[in-house]
Amino acid sequence: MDIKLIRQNPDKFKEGCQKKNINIDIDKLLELDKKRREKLRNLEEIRAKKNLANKQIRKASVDEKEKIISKMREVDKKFELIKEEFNKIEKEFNSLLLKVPMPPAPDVPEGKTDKDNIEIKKWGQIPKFDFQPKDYLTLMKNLDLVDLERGAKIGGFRQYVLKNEAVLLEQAILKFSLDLLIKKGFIPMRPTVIVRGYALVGTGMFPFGREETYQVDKDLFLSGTTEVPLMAYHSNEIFKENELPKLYVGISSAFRKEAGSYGKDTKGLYRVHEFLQTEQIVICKNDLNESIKWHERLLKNSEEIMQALKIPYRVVNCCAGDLAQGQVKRYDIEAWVPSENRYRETHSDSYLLDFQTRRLNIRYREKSGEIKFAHSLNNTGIASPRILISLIENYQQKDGSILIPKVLQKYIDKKIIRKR
RNA sequence: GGAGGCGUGGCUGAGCGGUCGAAAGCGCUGGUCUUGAAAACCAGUAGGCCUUUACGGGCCUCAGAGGUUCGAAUCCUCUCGCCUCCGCCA
Repeated sequence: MDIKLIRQNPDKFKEGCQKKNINIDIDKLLELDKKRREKLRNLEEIRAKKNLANKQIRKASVDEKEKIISKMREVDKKFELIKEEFNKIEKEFNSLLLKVPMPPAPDVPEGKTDKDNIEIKKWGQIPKFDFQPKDYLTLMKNLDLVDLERGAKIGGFRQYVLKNEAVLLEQAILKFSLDLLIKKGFIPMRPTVIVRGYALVGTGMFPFGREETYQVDKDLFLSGTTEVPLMAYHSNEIFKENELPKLYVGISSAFRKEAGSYGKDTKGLYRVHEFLQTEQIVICKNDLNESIKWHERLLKNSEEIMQALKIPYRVVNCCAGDLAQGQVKRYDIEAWVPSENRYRETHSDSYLLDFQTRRLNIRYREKSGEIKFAHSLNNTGIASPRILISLIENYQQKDGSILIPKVLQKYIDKKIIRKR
Protein backbone atom coordinates (compact mmCIF):
# COMPACT_ATOMS: atom_id res chain seq x y z
CA MET A 1 0.00 0.00 0.00
CA ASP A 2 1.13 3.55 -0.66
CA ILE A 3 1.91 5.05 2.73
CA LYS A 4 1.42 8.53 1.26
CA LEU A 5 -2.22 7.75 0.55
CA ILE A 6 -2.69 6.43 4.06
CA ARG A 7 -1.13 9.60 5.45
CA GLN A 8 -3.43 11.76 3.35
CA ASN A 9 -6.60 9.90 4.13
CA PRO A 10 -6.28 7.61 7.13
CA ASP A 11 -10.03 7.42 7.69
CA LYS A 12 -10.61 5.82 4.32
CA PHE A 13 -8.21 3.03 5.23
CA LYS A 14 -9.60 2.61 8.73
CA GLU A 15 -13.04 2.27 7.22
CA GLY A 16 -11.66 -0.26 4.72
CA CYS A 17 -10.25 -2.35 7.56
CA GLN A 18 -13.59 -2.29 9.33
CA LYS A 19 -15.55 -3.26 6.26
CA LYS A 20 -13.21 -6.09 5.41
CA ASN A 21 -13.12 -7.19 9.00
CA ILE A 22 -9.32 -7.06 9.10
CA ASN A 23 -7.94 -5.60 12.28
CA ILE A 24 -5.00 -3.31 11.48
CA ASP A 25 -3.99 -0.41 13.71
CA ILE A 26 -3.68 2.42 11.21
CA ASP A 27 -2.86 4.98 13.89
CA LYS A 28 0.06 2.89 15.02
CA LEU A 29 1.22 2.59 11.44
CA LEU A 30 1.17 6.37 11.02
CA GLU A 31 3.01 6.84 14.26
CA LEU A 32 5.71 4.42 13.13
CA ASP A 33 5.84 6.25 9.81
CA LYS A 34 6.46 9.53 11.58
CA LYS A 35 9.21 8.10 13.76
CA ARG A 36 10.73 6.35 10.80
CA ARG A 37 10.97 9.50 8.73
CA GLU A 38 12.45 11.40 11.63
CA LYS A 39 15.23 8.85 12.03
CA LEU A 40 15.71 8.73 8.31
CA ARG A 41 16.32 12.46 8.24
CA ASN A 42 18.89 12.11 11.02
CA LEU A 43 20.65 9.37 9.11
CA GLU A 44 20.73 11.30 5.89
CA GLU A 45 22.18 14.36 7.59
CA ILE A 46 25.03 12.30 8.96
CA ARG A 47 25.59 10.62 5.62
CA ALA A 48 25.75 14.02 3.95
CA LYS A 49 28.42 15.08 6.48
CA LYS A 50 30.42 11.95 5.81
CA ASN A 51 30.18 12.38 2.07
CA LEU A 52 31.42 15.92 2.39
CA ALA A 53 34.34 14.84 4.58
CA ASN A 54 35.28 12.19 2.07
CA LYS A 55 35.45 14.78 -0.66
CA GLN A 56 37.72 16.95 1.50
CA ILE A 57 39.98 14.04 2.35
CA ARG A 58 41.07 13.64 -1.23
CA LYS A 59 42.66 17.06 -1.34
CA ALA A 60 43.70 17.34 2.27
CA SER A 61 47.26 17.35 3.60
CA VAL A 62 48.44 14.49 5.79
CA ASP A 63 47.76 16.37 9.04
CA GLU A 64 44.32 17.44 7.97
CA LYS A 65 43.52 13.92 6.88
CA GLU A 66 44.25 12.59 10.34
CA LYS A 67 41.97 15.19 11.84
CA ILE A 68 39.09 14.51 9.54
CA ILE A 69 39.39 10.76 9.92
CA SER A 70 39.30 10.83 13.69
CA LYS A 71 36.31 13.14 13.57
CA MET A 72 34.53 10.81 11.21
CA ARG A 73 35.13 7.91 13.54
CA GLU A 74 33.17 9.78 16.19
CA VAL A 75 30.37 10.56 13.77
CA ASP A 76 30.26 6.90 12.81
CA LYS A 77 29.46 5.82 16.34
CA LYS A 78 26.44 8.10 16.44
CA PHE A 79 25.42 6.85 13.03
CA GLU A 80 25.43 3.21 14.09
CA LEU A 81 23.25 4.01 17.07
CA ILE A 82 20.58 5.77 15.05
CA LYS A 83 20.80 3.15 12.32
CA GLU A 84 19.91 0.46 14.80
CA GLU A 85 16.86 2.34 16.02
CA PHE A 86 15.83 3.08 12.47
CA ASN A 87 16.09 -0.55 11.39
CA LYS A 88 13.91 -1.66 14.24
CA ILE A 89 11.21 0.89 13.47
CA GLU A 90 11.42 0.22 9.75
CA LYS A 91 10.96 -3.51 10.24
CA GLU A 92 7.88 -3.07 12.37
CA PHE A 93 6.54 -0.46 9.96
CA ASN A 94 6.98 -2.69 6.93
CA SER A 95 5.34 -5.74 8.41
CA LEU A 96 2.35 -3.67 9.46
CA LEU A 97 2.10 -1.90 6.11
CA LEU A 98 2.13 -5.27 4.34
CA LYS A 99 -1.11 -6.18 6.07
CA VAL A 100 -3.17 -3.10 5.28
CA PRO A 101 -6.10 -4.15 3.11
CA MET A 102 -7.25 -2.41 -0.05
CA PRO A 103 -10.45 -0.48 0.77
CA PRO A 104 -13.44 -1.99 -1.06
CA ALA A 105 -15.07 -0.17 -3.98
CA PRO A 106 -18.15 1.95 -3.18
CA ASP A 107 -20.46 -0.52 -4.95
CA VAL A 108 -19.34 -3.45 -2.79
CA PRO A 109 -22.13 -4.50 -0.43
CA GLU A 110 -21.45 -4.51 3.29
CA GLY A 111 -21.47 -7.80 5.08
CA LYS A 112 -19.42 -10.32 6.98
CA THR A 113 -19.49 -13.63 5.11
CA ASP A 114 -20.43 -15.05 1.74
CA LYS A 115 -24.02 -15.29 3.02
CA ASP A 116 -24.17 -11.52 2.63
CA ASN A 117 -23.14 -11.59 -1.04
CA ILE A 118 -25.72 -10.07 -3.35
CA GLU A 119 -27.06 -11.90 -6.34
CA ILE A 120 -26.97 -9.63 -9.39
CA LYS A 121 -27.76 -12.02 -12.20
CA LYS A 122 -29.16 -15.43 -12.97
CA TRP A 123 -28.72 -17.34 -16.20
CA GLY A 124 -30.16 -20.59 -17.51
CA GLN A 125 -33.03 -22.84 -16.68
CA ILE A 126 -32.74 -24.87 -13.53
CA PRO A 127 -33.33 -28.42 -14.81
CA LYS A 128 -36.54 -30.19 -13.89
CA PHE A 129 -35.97 -33.92 -13.92
CA ASP A 130 -38.83 -36.31 -14.61
CA PHE A 131 -36.98 -38.91 -12.59
CA GLN A 132 -35.14 -39.01 -9.28
CA PRO A 133 -31.82 -37.20 -9.99
CA LYS A 134 -28.65 -38.43 -8.38
CA ASP A 135 -25.73 -36.55 -6.93
CA TYR A 136 -22.52 -36.33 -8.92
CA LEU A 137 -20.60 -38.76 -6.72
CA THR A 138 -23.18 -41.49 -7.19
CA LEU A 139 -23.28 -40.80 -10.91
CA MET A 140 -19.53 -40.77 -11.26
CA LYS A 141 -18.99 -43.90 -9.21
CA ASN A 142 -21.60 -45.79 -11.19
CA LEU A 143 -19.84 -44.85 -14.41
CA ASP A 144 -16.39 -45.50 -12.95
CA LEU A 145 -15.33 -41.88 -13.40
CA VAL A 146 -13.80 -41.24 -10.01
CA ASP A 147 -12.01 -43.15 -7.26
CA LEU A 148 -11.97 -41.31 -3.95
CA GLU A 149 -10.86 -44.24 -1.81
CA ARG A 150 -7.74 -44.96 -3.78
CA GLY A 151 -7.16 -41.23 -4.19
CA ALA A 152 -6.90 -40.98 -0.43
CA LYS A 153 -4.81 -44.15 -0.33
CA ILE A 154 -2.24 -42.54 -2.63
CA GLY A 155 -2.38 -38.87 -1.72
CA GLY A 156 -4.25 -38.58 1.56
CA PHE A 157 -7.41 -36.82 2.64
CA ARG A 158 -9.16 -34.67 0.02
CA GLN A 159 -7.40 -36.42 -2.82
CA TYR A 160 -9.04 -38.17 -5.75
CA VAL A 161 -8.39 -39.97 -8.99
CA LEU A 162 -10.37 -39.16 -12.10
CA LYS A 163 -10.94 -42.04 -14.50
CA ASN A 164 -12.18 -42.80 -17.99
CA GLU A 165 -14.36 -40.12 -19.57
CA ALA A 166 -13.93 -37.82 -16.56
CA VAL A 167 -10.29 -37.45 -17.58
CA LEU A 168 -11.29 -36.63 -21.14
CA LEU A 169 -14.03 -34.32 -19.96
CA GLU A 170 -11.59 -32.41 -17.78
CA GLN A 171 -9.10 -32.06 -20.60
CA ALA A 172 -11.86 -31.01 -22.98
CA ILE A 173 -13.24 -28.37 -20.71
CA LEU A 174 -9.81 -26.89 -20.06
CA LYS A 175 -8.99 -26.88 -23.73
CA PHE A 176 -12.34 -25.36 -24.58
CA SER A 177 -11.86 -22.48 -22.17
CA LEU A 178 -8.29 -22.00 -23.36
CA ASP A 179 -9.36 -21.85 -27.00
CA LEU A 180 -12.15 -19.41 -26.26
CA LEU A 181 -9.86 -17.03 -24.40
CA ILE A 182 -7.09 -17.26 -26.98
CA LYS A 183 -9.68 -16.15 -29.55
CA LYS A 184 -10.32 -13.12 -27.37
CA GLY A 185 -6.69 -12.12 -27.52
CA PHE A 186 -5.34 -13.74 -24.37
CA ILE A 187 -1.83 -15.17 -24.66
CA PRO A 188 -1.67 -18.77 -23.46
CA MET A 189 0.82 -19.44 -20.69
CA ARG A 190 1.87 -22.61 -18.88
CA PRO A 191 3.76 -21.17 -15.91
CA THR A 192 5.60 -22.81 -13.03
CA VAL A 193 3.47 -23.77 -10.05
CA ILE A 194 6.47 -23.91 -7.75
CA VAL A 195 6.99 -20.29 -6.84
CA ARG A 196 9.21 -18.18 -4.62
CA GLY A 197 7.88 -16.47 -1.54
CA TYR A 198 7.98 -13.02 -3.11
CA ALA A 199 5.43 -14.09 -5.73
CA LEU A 200 2.99 -15.02 -2.97
CA VAL A 201 3.65 -11.85 -1.00
CA GLY A 202 3.40 -9.87 -4.21
CA THR A 203 0.03 -11.24 -5.20
CA GLY A 204 -1.30 -10.77 -1.68
CA MET A 205 -1.56 -14.46 -0.78
CA PHE A 206 0.98 -13.82 1.98
CA PRO A 207 1.15 -13.00 4.83
CA PHE A 208 -2.48 -13.96 5.54
CA GLY A 209 -2.65 -17.12 3.43
CA ARG A 210 0.53 -18.72 4.63
CA GLU A 211 -1.17 -21.65 6.34
CA GLU A 212 -3.11 -22.35 3.20
CA THR A 213 0.04 -22.91 1.16
CA TYR A 214 2.24 -25.95 0.74
CA GLN A 215 5.91 -25.26 1.29
CA VAL A 216 8.31 -27.48 -0.64
CA ASP A 217 11.66 -25.86 0.14
CA LYS A 218 13.11 -22.98 2.11
CA ASP A 219 11.76 -20.33 -0.22
CA LEU A 220 9.67 -22.42 -2.60
CA PHE A 221 5.94 -23.01 -2.40
CA LEU A 222 3.18 -24.65 -4.42
CA SER A 223 0.99 -21.95 -5.84
CA GLY A 224 -2.71 -22.02 -4.95
CA THR A 225 -3.71 -20.42 -8.24
CA THR A 226 -2.27 -19.73 -11.69
CA GLU A 227 -2.63 -16.04 -10.94
CA VAL A 228 0.48 -16.12 -8.73
CA PRO A 229 3.14 -17.14 -11.27
CA LEU A 230 1.40 -15.19 -14.03
CA MET A 231 1.52 -11.96 -12.06
CA ALA A 232 5.08 -12.55 -10.87
CA TYR A 233 6.05 -13.08 -14.50
CA HIS A 234 6.40 -9.34 -15.03
CA SER A 235 7.66 -8.36 -11.58
CA ASN A 236 10.24 -5.55 -11.54
CA GLU A 237 9.47 -4.60 -15.13
CA ILE A 238 8.57 -1.27 -16.68
CA PHE A 239 6.27 -1.42 -19.70
CA LYS A 240 5.80 1.17 -22.34
CA GLU A 241 2.30 2.55 -22.23
CA ASN A 242 1.45 1.08 -25.63
CA GLU A 243 2.45 -2.41 -24.45
CA LEU A 244 -0.58 -2.47 -22.14
CA PRO A 245 -2.95 -4.14 -21.58
CA LYS A 246 -1.29 -7.52 -21.18
CA LEU A 247 -3.82 -10.33 -21.49
CA TYR A 248 -2.85 -13.80 -20.38
CA VAL A 249 -4.67 -17.07 -20.02
CA GLY A 250 -2.70 -19.43 -17.82
CA ILE A 251 -3.18 -23.15 -17.50
CA SER A 252 -1.69 -25.06 -14.60
CA SER A 253 -2.25 -27.10 -11.47
CA ALA A 254 -3.14 -25.35 -8.25
CA PHE A 255 -2.55 -26.55 -4.70
CA ARG A 256 -4.37 -25.75 -1.49
CA LYS A 257 -3.92 -27.08 2.00
CA GLU A 258 -7.50 -26.21 2.94
CA ALA A 259 -6.18 -25.83 6.45
CA GLY A 260 -9.08 -23.77 7.74
CA SER A 261 -11.83 -25.84 6.23
CA TYR A 262 -12.10 -28.86 8.50
CA GLY A 263 -15.56 -30.28 8.26
CA LYS A 264 -16.47 -28.37 5.09
CA ASP A 265 -17.19 -30.36 1.95
CA THR A 266 -15.22 -33.26 3.31
CA LYS A 267 -16.31 -35.64 0.63
CA GLY A 268 -15.98 -35.41 -3.08
CA LEU A 269 -14.55 -33.03 -5.61
CA TYR A 270 -15.69 -29.64 -4.35
CA ARG A 271 -12.83 -28.85 -2.00
CA VAL A 272 -9.61 -30.62 -2.95
CA HIS A 273 -5.87 -30.21 -2.49
CA GLU A 274 -4.95 -30.12 -6.14
CA PHE A 275 -6.83 -29.15 -9.22
CA LEU A 276 -6.35 -27.87 -12.75
CA GLN A 277 -7.46 -24.50 -13.95
CA THR A 278 -7.29 -21.90 -16.64
CA GLU A 279 -7.05 -18.37 -15.37
CA GLN A 280 -7.44 -14.97 -16.99
CA ILE A 281 -5.01 -12.21 -16.06
CA VAL A 282 -5.04 -8.58 -17.11
CA ILE A 283 -2.38 -5.97 -16.48
CA CYS A 284 -3.66 -2.59 -17.59
CA LYS A 285 -3.08 1.12 -17.17
CA ASN A 286 -3.48 2.90 -13.85
CA ASP A 287 -7.02 4.03 -14.41
CA LEU A 288 -10.05 3.16 -12.34
CA ASN A 289 -12.42 3.12 -15.30
CA GLU A 290 -10.05 0.91 -17.25
CA SER A 291 -9.98 -1.55 -14.34
CA ILE A 292 -13.75 -1.53 -14.06
CA LYS A 293 -14.11 -2.08 -17.78
CA TRP A 294 -11.83 -5.11 -17.69
CA HIS A 295 -13.52 -6.43 -14.58
CA GLU A 296 -16.83 -6.56 -16.41
CA ARG A 297 -15.20 -7.98 -19.51
CA LEU A 298 -13.51 -10.80 -17.61
CA LEU A 299 -16.86 -11.65 -16.10
CA LYS A 300 -18.42 -11.77 -19.56
CA ASN A 301 -15.70 -14.13 -20.77
CA SER A 302 -16.40 -16.61 -18.01
CA GLU A 303 -20.12 -16.24 -18.48
CA GLU A 304 -19.61 -17.08 -22.11
CA ILE A 305 -17.87 -20.27 -21.11
CA MET A 306 -20.69 -21.20 -18.74
CA GLN A 307 -23.32 -20.36 -21.33
CA ALA A 308 -21.55 -22.42 -23.97
CA LEU A 309 -21.55 -25.32 -21.52
CA LYS A 310 -25.21 -24.54 -20.78
CA ILE A 311 -24.73 -24.75 -17.04
CA PRO A 312 -27.23 -22.62 -15.08
CA TYR A 313 -25.41 -20.10 -12.92
CA ARG A 314 -25.75 -16.88 -11.05
CA VAL A 315 -23.39 -13.99 -10.44
CA VAL A 316 -22.94 -12.51 -6.99
CA ASN A 317 -21.38 -9.24 -5.95
CA CYS A 318 -19.25 -10.28 -3.01
CA CYS A 319 -19.61 -8.38 0.22
CA ALA A 320 -16.72 -6.53 1.85
CA GLY A 321 -16.19 -9.16 4.54
CA ASP A 322 -15.76 -11.84 1.86
CA LEU A 323 -13.07 -9.91 -0.04
CA ALA A 324 -9.41 -10.84 0.25
CA GLN A 325 -6.86 -8.29 1.42
CA GLY A 326 -6.05 -6.92 -2.01
CA GLN A 327 -9.41 -7.25 -3.72
CA VAL A 328 -11.31 -4.04 -4.35
CA LYS A 329 -14.37 -5.73 -5.80
CA ARG A 330 -15.18 -9.32 -6.69
CA TYR A 331 -17.83 -11.16 -8.61
CA ASP A 332 -18.25 -14.85 -8.07
CA ILE A 333 -19.95 -17.05 -10.59
CA GLU A 334 -21.80 -19.88 -8.91
CA ALA A 335 -23.01 -22.91 -10.82
CA TRP A 336 -26.24 -24.72 -10.10
CA VAL A 337 -25.80 -28.01 -8.23
CA PRO A 338 -29.13 -29.91 -8.37
CA SER A 339 -28.38 -32.36 -5.55
CA GLU A 340 -27.69 -29.51 -3.16
CA ASN A 341 -30.47 -27.37 -4.56
CA ARG A 342 -28.19 -24.35 -4.59
CA TYR A 343 -25.51 -22.50 -6.52
CA ARG A 344 -21.88 -23.11 -5.71
CA GLU A 345 -18.81 -21.06 -6.55
CA THR A 346 -16.88 -21.89 -9.70
CA HIS A 347 -15.32 -18.56 -10.74
CA SER A 348 -13.83 -15.61 -8.95
CA ASP A 349 -13.42 -12.32 -10.80
CA SER A 350 -11.56 -9.51 -9.04
CA TYR A 351 -9.87 -6.22 -9.62
CA LEU A 352 -7.10 -5.07 -7.33
CA LEU A 353 -6.07 -1.68 -8.76
CA ASP A 354 -2.37 -1.26 -7.97
CA PHE A 355 -2.29 -3.57 -4.94
CA GLN A 356 -0.40 -6.42 -6.60
CA THR A 357 1.58 -4.32 -9.04
CA ARG A 358 2.93 -2.20 -6.21
CA ARG A 359 4.04 -5.29 -4.32
CA LEU A 360 5.48 -6.87 -7.44
CA ASN A 361 6.86 -3.60 -8.78
CA ILE A 362 5.11 -3.80 -12.15
CA ARG A 363 5.07 -0.36 -13.76
CA TYR A 364 4.75 1.41 -17.06
CA ARG A 365 5.97 4.64 -18.55
CA GLU A 366 3.31 7.03 -19.74
CA LYS A 367 3.80 9.00 -22.93
CA SER A 368 4.60 12.00 -20.73
CA GLY A 369 7.49 10.03 -19.25
CA GLU A 370 5.84 9.56 -15.89
CA ILE A 371 6.18 6.09 -14.40
CA LYS A 372 3.13 4.55 -12.74
CA PHE A 373 2.12 1.28 -11.18
CA ALA A 374 -0.13 -0.70 -13.51
CA HIS A 375 -3.45 -2.19 -12.46
CA SER A 376 -4.14 -5.91 -12.32
CA LEU A 377 -7.18 -8.19 -12.52
CA ASN A 378 -7.86 -11.87 -12.62
CA ASN A 379 -10.69 -14.28 -13.14
CA THR A 380 -11.03 -18.02 -13.39
CA GLY A 381 -11.41 -19.46 -16.87
CA ILE A 382 -12.42 -22.85 -15.67
CA ALA A 383 -11.45 -24.82 -12.57
CA SER A 384 -11.64 -28.58 -12.57
CA PRO A 385 -12.79 -30.89 -11.05
CA ARG A 386 -15.15 -28.42 -9.36
CA ILE A 387 -16.89 -27.56 -12.62
CA LEU A 388 -17.53 -31.27 -13.26
CA ILE A 389 -19.88 -31.38 -10.28
CA SER A 390 -22.57 -29.20 -11.77
CA LEU A 391 -21.85 -30.31 -15.30
CA ILE A 392 -22.41 -33.97 -14.50
CA GLU A 393 -25.46 -33.40 -12.36
CA ASN A 394 -27.12 -31.05 -14.81
CA TYR A 395 -26.43 -33.33 -17.75
CA GLN A 396 -27.54 -36.59 -16.12
CA GLN A 397 -30.11 -38.83 -17.83
CA LYS A 398 -32.72 -41.12 -16.40
CA ASP A 399 -30.58 -44.22 -16.98
CA GLY A 400 -27.62 -42.72 -15.15
CA SER A 401 -25.73 -41.81 -18.31
CA ILE A 402 -24.38 -38.31 -18.81
CA LEU A 403 -24.73 -36.22 -21.93
CA ILE A 404 -21.63 -34.40 -23.03
CA PRO A 405 -22.17 -30.68 -23.71
CA LYS A 406 -22.25 -29.97 -27.39
CA VAL A 407 -19.24 -27.66 -27.40
CA LEU A 408 -17.10 -30.37 -25.81
CA GLN A 409 -18.08 -33.20 -28.10
CA LYS A 410 -15.46 -32.42 -30.72
CA TYR A 411 -12.75 -32.72 -28.06
CA ILE A 412 -13.94 -36.11 -26.82
CA ASP A 413 -15.51 -37.59 -29.91
CA LYS A 414 -18.45 -38.78 -27.88
CA LYS A 415 -21.94 -37.52 -27.12
CA ILE A 416 -22.78 -39.45 -24.03
CA ILE A 417 -21.08 -41.26 -21.18
CA ARG A 418 -22.66 -44.67 -20.59
CA LYS A 419 -21.96 -47.55 -18.34
CA ARG A 420 -19.42 -49.87 -19.91
C1' G B 1 24.73 -34.24 -7.18
C1' G B 2 30.25 -32.76 -8.72
C1' A B 3 33.72 -28.95 -11.13
C1' G B 4 34.39 -24.17 -13.05
C1' G B 5 32.87 -19.23 -14.84
C1' C B 6 29.76 -14.94 -14.49
C1' G B 7 25.91 -11.14 -12.50
C1' U B 8 27.11 -2.99 -14.06
C1' G B 9 21.48 1.57 -16.81
C1' G B 10 16.07 -0.45 -21.98
C1' C B 11 20.23 -3.53 -24.51
C1' U B 12 25.72 -4.48 -25.60
C1' G B 13 29.71 -3.37 -22.65
C1' A B 14 34.06 -0.44 -20.01
C1' G B 15 35.47 0.40 -15.01
C1' C B 16 38.63 -3.63 -10.44
C1' G B 17 39.69 1.32 -3.38
C1' G B 18 38.56 8.17 -3.62
C1' U B 19 37.67 12.72 -9.25
C1' C B 20 32.03 6.76 -10.74
C1' G B 21 25.20 6.89 -10.63
C1' A B 22 28.99 5.12 -13.68
C1' A B 23 32.85 5.60 -20.46
C1' A B 24 31.42 4.18 -25.31
C1' G B 25 27.98 2.18 -28.74
C1' C B 26 22.99 0.79 -29.78
C1' G B 27 18.00 1.93 -28.67
C1' C B 28 14.40 5.65 -27.25
C1' U B 29 12.52 11.00 -27.02
C1' G B 30 12.77 16.00 -28.86
C1' G B 31 14.92 19.38 -32.46
C1' U B 32 17.52 21.00 -37.23
C1' C B 33 17.36 19.62 -42.30
C1' U B 34 13.44 17.38 -45.86
C1' U B 35 7.28 17.80 -49.85
C1' G B 36 7.39 13.28 -46.50
C1' A B 37 10.50 9.39 -44.80
C1' A B 38 15.51 7.76 -44.25
C1' A B 39 20.42 9.45 -43.45
C1' A B 40 23.28 13.19 -41.09
C1' C B 41 23.82 16.63 -37.16
C1' C B 42 22.42 18.80 -32.15
C1' A B 43 20.22 17.97 -27.36
C1' G B 44 18.01 14.86 -23.73
C1' U B 45 17.45 9.87 -21.70
C1' A B 46 17.98 4.83 -14.73
C1' G B 47 14.92 4.07 -10.47
C1' G B 48 13.52 5.09 -5.51
C1' C B 49 13.23 7.85 -0.81
C1' C B 50 13.32 12.33 2.45
C1' U B 51 12.52 17.59 2.37
C1' U B 52 10.26 22.06 -0.05
C1' U B 53 4.04 26.09 -1.82
C1' A B 54 7.69 26.33 -5.54
C1' C B 55 12.76 26.85 -7.33
C1' G B 56 15.81 23.72 -5.19
C1' G B 57 18.52 20.71 -1.52
C1' G B 58 19.87 15.95 0.52
C1' C B 59 20.13 10.49 0.71
C1' C B 60 20.08 5.45 -1.37
C1' U B 61 20.73 1.80 -5.32
C1' C B 62 26.30 -1.37 -10.04
C1' A B 63 21.95 -9.27 -8.34
C1' G B 64 20.57 -9.37 -2.68
C1' A B 65 22.16 -9.32 2.57
C1' G B 66 26.16 -8.60 5.84
C1' G B 67 31.47 -7.20 6.69
C1' U B 68 36.49 -4.53 6.10
C1' U B 69 37.66 0.93 5.39
C1' C B 70 37.63 7.82 6.88
C1' G B 71 35.89 6.13 1.81
C1' A B 72 33.40 0.10 -1.94
C1' A B 73 30.61 -1.18 -8.52
C1' U B 74 35.77 -2.31 -7.14
C1' C B 75 38.31 -6.20 -1.25
C1' C B 76 35.98 -10.31 2.16
C1' U B 77 31.64 -13.66 3.72
C1' C B 78 26.96 -15.66 2.84
C1' U B 79 22.47 -16.01 -0.21
C1' C B 80 20.08 -15.87 -4.93
C1' G B 81 20.27 -16.12 -10.19
C1' C B 82 22.51 -17.26 -14.98
C1' C B 83 26.11 -19.96 -18.12
C1' U B 84 29.60 -24.18 -19.38
C1' C B 85 31.30 -29.22 -18.55
C1' C B 86 30.47 -34.03 -16.02
C1' G B 87 26.86 -37.38 -13.64
C1' C B 88 21.66 -38.75 -13.26
C1' C B 89 17.11 -38.41 -15.78
C1' A B 90 10.66 -37.54 -17.75
